[in-house]
Amino acid sequence: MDEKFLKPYDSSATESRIYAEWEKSGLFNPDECIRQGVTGTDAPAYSVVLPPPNVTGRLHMGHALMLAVEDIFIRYKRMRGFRTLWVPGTDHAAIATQSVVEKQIKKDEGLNRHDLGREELLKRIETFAMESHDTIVSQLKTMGASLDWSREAFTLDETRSRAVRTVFKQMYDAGLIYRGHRIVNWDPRGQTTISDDEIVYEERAAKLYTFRYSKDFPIPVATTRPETKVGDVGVAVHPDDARYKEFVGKEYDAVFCDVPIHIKVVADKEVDPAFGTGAVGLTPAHSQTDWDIADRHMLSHEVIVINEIAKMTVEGRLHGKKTTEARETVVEWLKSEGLLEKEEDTKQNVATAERTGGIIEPLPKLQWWIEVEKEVPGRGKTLKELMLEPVRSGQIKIIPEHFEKTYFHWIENLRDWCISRQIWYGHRIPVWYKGEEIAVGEAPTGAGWTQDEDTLDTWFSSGLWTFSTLGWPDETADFKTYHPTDLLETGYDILFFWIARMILMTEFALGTIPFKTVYLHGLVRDASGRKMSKSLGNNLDPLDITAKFGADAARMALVVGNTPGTDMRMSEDKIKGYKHFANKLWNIARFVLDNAKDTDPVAPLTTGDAEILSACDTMSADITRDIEEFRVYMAADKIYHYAWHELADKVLEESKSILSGSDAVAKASRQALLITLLDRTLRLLHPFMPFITEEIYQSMPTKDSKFLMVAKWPIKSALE
RNA sequence: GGGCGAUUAGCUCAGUUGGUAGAGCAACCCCUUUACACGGGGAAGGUCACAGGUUCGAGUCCUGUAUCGCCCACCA
Repeated sequence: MDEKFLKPYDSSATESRIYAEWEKSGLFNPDECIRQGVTGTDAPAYSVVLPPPNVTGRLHMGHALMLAVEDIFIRYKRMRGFRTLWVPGTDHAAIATQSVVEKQIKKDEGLNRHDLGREELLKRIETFAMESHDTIVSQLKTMGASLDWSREAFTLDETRSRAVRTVFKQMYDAGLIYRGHRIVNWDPRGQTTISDDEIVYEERAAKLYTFRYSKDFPIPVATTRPETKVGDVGVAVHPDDARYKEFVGKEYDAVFCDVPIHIKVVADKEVDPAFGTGAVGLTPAHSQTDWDIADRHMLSHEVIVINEIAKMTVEGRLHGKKTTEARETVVEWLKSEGLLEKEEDTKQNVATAERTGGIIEPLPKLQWWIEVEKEVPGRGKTLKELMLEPVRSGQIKIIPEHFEKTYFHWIENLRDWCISRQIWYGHRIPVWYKGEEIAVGEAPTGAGWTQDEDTLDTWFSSGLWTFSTLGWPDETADFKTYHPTDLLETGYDILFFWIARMILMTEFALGTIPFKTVYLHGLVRDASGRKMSKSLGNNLDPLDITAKFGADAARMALVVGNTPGTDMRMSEDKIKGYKHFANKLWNIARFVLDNAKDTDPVAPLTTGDAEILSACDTMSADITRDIEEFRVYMAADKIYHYAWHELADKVLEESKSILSGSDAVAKASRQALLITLLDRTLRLLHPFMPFITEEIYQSMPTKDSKFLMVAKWPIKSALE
């Protein structure tokens, strides 16, 4: 018997060695599996693309969970004989990455992006991204992820850039991408627009001021942002509001805090007569709602009073002031003029930028948009409908199912998607201008063309991920074999950001679905249920965890009992429990190999032993069904339970007397049974705990392939 | 304001199409029995949030209530 079994299981010595051996074998690559004869040439394909981690730093426990779940399905399908491909990659994550690097430069050198210039900043970001990439790749390997590294992709590399330009041009030509002057979410801190989904609302205490524009203005108005009132062009009241009926349609001039304004009173049913005074001051340039109301009543959008650095642009005492200071100035002025009627405490949801924390300043700007409610040429449907349909029809299945409702709800409320960003890191908008001329897609030849300064929202390129990773727009063999992909596994928090956009982009560009099943995992929280975050310092680093307990233990702890779509709590204690299990398995192997290694593994079984084997068959079928039906959280628990409480506690224990007894037939039977059960257990457990099972398998007399990784799944039925 | 989810043993959670409640951890008792103390054996612990209903039978299905959590919208 191997000497290695004489010591307790040492994960740290084993795992890195095993991964290197797997990698060296080339068997993560399905082409190599076919070449080496472990997969049939006509085997059906099974493909998953890795949700590309952002190159902003390192992986967290959520990533570890994602890797565990995906690797389970991949390893299972590989053992079932599928032509199995799992494509790795990373995401340039435009805003997120640029803002991390900008912060660092600001801190270290006191410089901002304009001090460095576009070229230098990009160079710095690329260096950072490269380092971050290398860290991430080593973390992916540490977790045991059986990714085909020969196909690694990056959302900003040349192949993916070509896919981006191609889709952009197709959408532009189809009339679905347009350039429009509209209210955008401007982030003054990040100096860019962001999409609606990148906003987080924070509740803050605020004051609600009730005032009049001038002494002879007939209607009092309530606002939380008095400084914007110098940009007002109207006052809206509800059409049925008897108090103000007589003023509707009238126009007034005033000088408000040194700024001449012109106000028209309009009636609009959006206005809630019960809130404040029942009258809303309209600032179309600095509020989405006001812009929409102004639209309906032909009021000007042109009065802009705040600029991109959140300072006042008007003349007079407010000139050049920050909005927060301007607010105080206006309130003082209102008081001194006797125009302030009331000041109340209230609560306000302040829109902030997810990445930078900057307070969003709605501004009208010229931006690129994807129109979601316009018919897609040749399809007879809008992009919205194309996003809804495959989920409605069941072509795409979302697990857990209740997220389908959330998905529908989100899409029904979807507005046009702003895809341009005023940052430098990312895919430059593939549009060139020369006077009145415009070129889209590829750079035009000839002099005098200048490219659009903006870059694309990072989700534009991630939206293409399932097919851009397979070499599209070229008609590659990979694309033909592996698309649509089978499974997309990710956190429910990016259902809208990413899943929805992949469906949109794939339906548009290919007229098909990107994946058949969406498996959504929940958040990994700390032991007391808090979100893990840097600022709380309660992060569990997957590298620390694997070093301490082993990747196998970490994977089990993340998977067992963790139902899809539900947040889980993670503690070192739970992981420790599965480290103990790894050691238990190790000792089971020691006992079995010690007592049965050189015996006949196919010796005839006694009736009792045959029954034990048959119970194992039943369990195998049960676990297989669980995996097929995406209940990996149960499958993992069942194989754990089987190994410990059936195989070890019952079969092994009762074997002791049989093995030391005098009945040679019973002994031979029992030895064969032990070897067989251990062999079955290793195979069933391999997708969950790949390292230790592989290590034990290498010492098994039943070993029938170079690696357990490509050994056969232990059930009788053929490929479905 | 709209939507979704949760409520099961001290804690964390499972419970697949309805068939007399399960695991891990913690706590209690015993055991250093040569696979394993990263272990073994044993005992204890729950009117499955509450109220109705359907059913021969409900943790599971339906209706309502309460509490907690999340998502979306964003009222000036």
